Amino acid sequence: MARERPTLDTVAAVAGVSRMTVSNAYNRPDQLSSATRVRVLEVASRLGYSGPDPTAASLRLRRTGTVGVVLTERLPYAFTDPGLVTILHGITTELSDAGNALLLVPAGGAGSESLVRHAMVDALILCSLAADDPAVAAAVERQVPLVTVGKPRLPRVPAVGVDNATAAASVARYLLDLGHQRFAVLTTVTGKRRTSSRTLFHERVDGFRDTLVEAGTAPSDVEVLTAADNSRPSGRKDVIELLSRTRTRRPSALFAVTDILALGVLDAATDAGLTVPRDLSVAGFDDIDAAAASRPPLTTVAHDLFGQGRAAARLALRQIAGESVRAPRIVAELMERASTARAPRSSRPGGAG
Amino acid sequence: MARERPTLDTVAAVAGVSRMTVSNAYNRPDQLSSATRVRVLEVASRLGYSGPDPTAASLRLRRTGTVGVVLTERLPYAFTDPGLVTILHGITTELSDAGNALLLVPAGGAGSESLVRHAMVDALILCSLAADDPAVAAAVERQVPLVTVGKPRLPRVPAVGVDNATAAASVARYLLDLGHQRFAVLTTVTGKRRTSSRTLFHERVDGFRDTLVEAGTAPSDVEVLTAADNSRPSGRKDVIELLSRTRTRRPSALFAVTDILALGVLDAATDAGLTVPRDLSVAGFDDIDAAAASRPPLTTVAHDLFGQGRAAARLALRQIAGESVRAPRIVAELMERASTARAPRSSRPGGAG
DNA sequence: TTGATGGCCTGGATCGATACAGAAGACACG
DNA sequence: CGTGTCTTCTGTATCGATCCAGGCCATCAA
Repeated sequence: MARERPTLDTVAAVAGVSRMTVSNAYNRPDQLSSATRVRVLEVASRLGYSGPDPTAASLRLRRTGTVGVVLTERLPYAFTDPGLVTILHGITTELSDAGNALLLVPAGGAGSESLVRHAMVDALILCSLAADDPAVAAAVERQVPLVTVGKPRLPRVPAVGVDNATAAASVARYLLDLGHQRFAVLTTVTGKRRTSSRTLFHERVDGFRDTLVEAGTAPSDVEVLTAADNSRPSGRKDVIELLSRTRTRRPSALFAVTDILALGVLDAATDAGLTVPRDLSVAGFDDIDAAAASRPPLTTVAHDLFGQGRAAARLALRQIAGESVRAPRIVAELMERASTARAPRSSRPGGAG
Repeated sequence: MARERPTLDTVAAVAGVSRMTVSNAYNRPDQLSSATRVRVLEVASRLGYSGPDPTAASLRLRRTGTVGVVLTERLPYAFTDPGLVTILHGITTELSDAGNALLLVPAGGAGSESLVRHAMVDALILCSLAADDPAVAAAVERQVPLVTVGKPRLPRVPAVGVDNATAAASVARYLLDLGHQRFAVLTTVTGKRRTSSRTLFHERVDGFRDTLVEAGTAPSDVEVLTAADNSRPSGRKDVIELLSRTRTRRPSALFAVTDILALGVLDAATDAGLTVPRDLSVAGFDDIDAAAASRPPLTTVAHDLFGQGRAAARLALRQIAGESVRAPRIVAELMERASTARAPRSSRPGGAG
């Protein structure tokens, strides 16, 4: 004799009070006598009533207490990127402090668009999405408060992120100052489906290359390599050929668009019997935790991913609260570590330093 | 002249059809003529209607398409633990394939209990929670399908996880076989609030120690160290004293209850000028990515965290679908790498191997 | 005794959608 | 021409809560 799920009404009827009184017993203890409250809760537990239904409450209240995060590509890949994990960490910290929960919404998958449309959220944070990702359009149509992190830039939507081109340019200038003359850039394809849209990786590559070329480097002295994906093994595999060349035929400095790739390069250098930075200077981007711990510690661009996550979440919460917001400036800083050094003399004209 | 938010009704009235037809235009295109559908959608977009409200739909349908994950302590810490991130990765992969979203629910914080109670989810996955965490009670009371990962074990709730004691015992036997006689175990406090409850870390420590003692090791030859938290710097800091002793006065093998801590020990060994494994054998637990990449590569216990995440999610989805489930057996496997070696002869009686 | 105050509780309206049964019209068939 | 089937669309009931205006009763000052 399985009775059906109890509701506020069921409990109210049995306890001999109104539905509203039961609701108050849970949500506003000060609105009823404690005697009544105790009795109501006792009846509720006897009936197996587990408290007001969150979905129904949300419908009535018109808020969910949840912020959605839409992530690049299929959601699973998010967790293989320590940079994204750090951003999530920041978002979570801020939301958690405000008593909000975090809904992870996959983008780029089969029903990604529909998931964005059906997500029960008060706001959406778009993380590193291609401008033409259908999930972006779906998010905009939802008419909920939006924030973007990294990409894309949307009109009237606050964006959190560094100026990738400028930051990459600073890496280029730094390597030039160290006397390097031949360079490689290691990037990665940015998604299986569309490569047309310009991503932050493109900005990094271009910012780096343009600066070098403007400073007089021959375009042919800036080799661009593309790894299969943004992972350490891919980074390792993709530079094997480069590192197997004789010293005079290979670049003396390499810039990888992510630390993950840069770490793969360090692995490859070890494999090839090269010493970093003596034989090759390596610089990365993001300053993930592993960058400072690698051997040698990785020179990279730090841009406070955690802080960007926090900022994005704060912008979302402010918009939910109806406040007007303005995106904060995020500062990128070159972290000079031991994976970069002056270029070997032989490759510099003039010899004397 | 801001007209209020349009609803199905608004659109229906303007388009001259019934509310249900508008709903069908979005959710069941085969239920109406395409001419009507086009007209309805056109009116909707003109009115700025952004599609059916997900919360209202969920209430009516009685399902949210969302699975909640309740994490140890304050949610933010979850992202500092690569093991947990890997589990999340697995959960996400499975959910994403099934078109479900993932709601992260913080436990252990101020309103954690209330967040669990208010989460709009079809099922909850409890990850490594203390049995007496109020979030656990709240989850049980919710009467939604539950799955636990690691801890706690609850009656009638499928649990995914390894047998920590047995796995730790295998580490102990392995080190005994290598001829070690003096040991250290590095563990960590498991939460700021309650230390009374028995966690998986306790199981690992006890499984390790009990095996050694049963094999004839004197209890005084198994030192237990407790790090401030589960982080690499803490692991490093906490063994400084140990490693600064003379060879005859320090253990020759150390077992850390997590890889993170073990990596910290490797750092400390480097600081102290010791060579691993010549001067000290180090073993960890979890087999996180960084374990294979460390110098030297870390001997550890692999237990397919990704797979456990997937399994947990699958169990949740099956329960939502009304199927009966049984928890799978998870196999833990000792990964022998280069951070462990035979004990130095001087510390073994009898000399000959 | 009267009117004001405040604590406790009630009932109807509402949030925005979907399910389901069935009506209306078009068309084919015997 | 009646009947049956198919497609397309409608209307009512329902999901489970919360808001809001107001009712009842006891206490208290005048």
